[in-house]
Amino acid sequence: MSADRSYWLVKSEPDAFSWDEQVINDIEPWTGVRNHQAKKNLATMKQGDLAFFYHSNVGREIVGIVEIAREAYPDPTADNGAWVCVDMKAVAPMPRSVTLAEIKASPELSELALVRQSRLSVVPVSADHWEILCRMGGMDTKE
DNA sequence: GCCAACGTTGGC
DNA sequence: GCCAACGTTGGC
Repeated sequence: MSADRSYWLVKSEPDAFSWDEQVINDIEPWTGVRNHQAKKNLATMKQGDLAFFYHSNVGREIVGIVEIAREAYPDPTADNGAWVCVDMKAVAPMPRSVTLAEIKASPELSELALVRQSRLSVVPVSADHWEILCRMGGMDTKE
């Protein structure tokens, strides 16, 4: 893990946009965020940052890892240019998906923003938590 | 500026 | 389908 990289978690309802679609499209604009806190997180993302791809509602699990391919720019799906999106590139699927139930059962992940602010669709993940979650998913964090 | 009403998200 | 959390809206 490089020291100057930030980590995130983004949520998508698989009915709307799934990991499989992300893989097929390879690079996909992450649009439709209409929450100020989430927007702030999007705007903070740097090219090369990594994010967990989480399926909300259906599945409720981390299924893959994406990389920020393009930093924040005006969301074309917003009518007034007030919102931003980034481009996400598929990196790798999780060898084992990490479920919300597992995350909630882990005391060391109790501070995770995913747990604490369950309604926020774009949340930061600390480097420590990133490594724990990668390990839970059977992912080699050395890359 | 306060707060009730209402809408949305997302877990259960 | 229900409900908790939380954001937004609008009356006052």
